[in-house]
Amino acid sequence: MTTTALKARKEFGKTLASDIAHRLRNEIVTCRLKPNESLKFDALRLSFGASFTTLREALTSLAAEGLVVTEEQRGYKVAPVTLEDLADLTHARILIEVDLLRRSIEKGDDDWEIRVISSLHRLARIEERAPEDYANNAEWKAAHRQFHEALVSASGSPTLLAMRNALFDRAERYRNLSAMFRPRPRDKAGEHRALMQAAIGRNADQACDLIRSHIQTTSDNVAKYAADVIGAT
Amino acid sequence: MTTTALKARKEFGKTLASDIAHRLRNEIVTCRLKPNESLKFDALRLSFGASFTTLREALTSLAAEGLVVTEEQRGYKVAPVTLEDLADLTHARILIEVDLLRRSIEKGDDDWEIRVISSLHRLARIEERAPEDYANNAEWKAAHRQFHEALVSASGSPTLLAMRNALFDRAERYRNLSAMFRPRPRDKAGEHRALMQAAIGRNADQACDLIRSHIQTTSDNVAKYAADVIGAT
DNA sequence: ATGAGCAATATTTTCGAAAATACTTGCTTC
DNA sequence: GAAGCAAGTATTTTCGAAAATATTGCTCAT
Repeated sequence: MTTTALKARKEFGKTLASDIAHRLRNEIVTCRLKPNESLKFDALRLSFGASFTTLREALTSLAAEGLVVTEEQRGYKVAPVTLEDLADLTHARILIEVDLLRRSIEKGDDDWEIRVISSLHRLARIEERAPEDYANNAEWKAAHRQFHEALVSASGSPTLLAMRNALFDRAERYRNLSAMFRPRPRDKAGEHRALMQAAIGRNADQACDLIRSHIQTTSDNVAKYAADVIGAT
Repeated sequence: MTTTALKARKEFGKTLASDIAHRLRNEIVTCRLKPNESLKFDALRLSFGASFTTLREALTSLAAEGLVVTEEQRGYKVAPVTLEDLADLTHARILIEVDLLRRSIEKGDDDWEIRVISSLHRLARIEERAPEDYANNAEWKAAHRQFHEALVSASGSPTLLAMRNALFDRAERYRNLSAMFRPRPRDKAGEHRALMQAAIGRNADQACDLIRSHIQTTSDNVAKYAADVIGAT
């Protein structure tokens, strides 16, 4: 990243602070900002071109999401990655995602079915086009996120959905971390298709089992391939 | 609240912003700041004696907890109360709290048992001393919170515990709201005792049933007594 | 050498002014 | 009289300087 100060301009959110939070979140999830790295205001001000207080506001939201931690009076740092945290996170994700999926399958209407089918279709197309390294592909990541989001989108639980989204980001950071050290990504296309079919077929128990093992297996793989770089404690 | 500007000084947290967040949270949960009330910076600055940016940081955390909502460029307001929100909240609380309780019962050690027993004891003492209106008593509320916190304190899931705490605050606001209109509080002493006994007796299924219906019944009562003041949409 | 105390430096935290944006009021036109 | 516009006011959002706090590096006594 260049060291010349930039004059930040909004691209995404309506306020600069939310925009910065969005960009910072991305830097952290993709591990361009490394776990445990300390987030000094002078440096951030240079990279993001915003003032102390605006950055502070952005960091406050990220701390609430769990991507950043703060020791009061001693600044902020990127949240550490540990096997304990990964296990904690995985447990929480399964609990919440299974509940959301079950209720989505119960309540989902035609539009929901269409969202599920079309987001899977898009995902499959991207995988066809770049069968080698799609897991490092930002487009694939966005489509992957959208497919999983579509599955739970009819649950009608804003509170749990917001929590799910924060957890998804935290998990994606671990996925990206393990992708750096993994010889070749597991093929998830079959799992995604089965998940879609169970959901659309309103086979709730089966779909919940699938999502549970989908999340758990991903987590296990991360633990396996990234164990070296992930702090044990 | 007096209209003379105060020079804020820290009482609680290490930074002023976290201190203000703490005080604001309390004002909102106790409904001294009413649902939907718009939170103007000039007014807040007067009451809390902090500057724009410090207040903004505090509001950002409260927004993440769901006690405050923001429409970008149009400021902050106290989160509305609705029957939908109450139902959403209750569902999320049951899902998370049941999971935490079950795992607490599985893992809890001697210290956990002591925390559960002693916090219930304190609660019972307070109820004895003020059998009439203990539900409006700040001391009782703190003890009540601590008892429920003790129950789940051995679960070892920081992520879900943090979520649980935020949900507890949101729920307490609804409880306080209904307490204003309710002739007489339901007697929860028996439920609390049964909960303690099931937990200490390591009877996980029974304890989970009890906590589930404890939360659900409380929510139903709130809906019943506060329906008038709670927006239907 | 080692650690305590203190000065110098680095960093975070807080402030109030200035810029940007939204809202209101009163006027004009149809 | 209603709709649209414009100027003025209210409010939020952003900034960089100043205050508070933490960290580092040095001196000196043991």
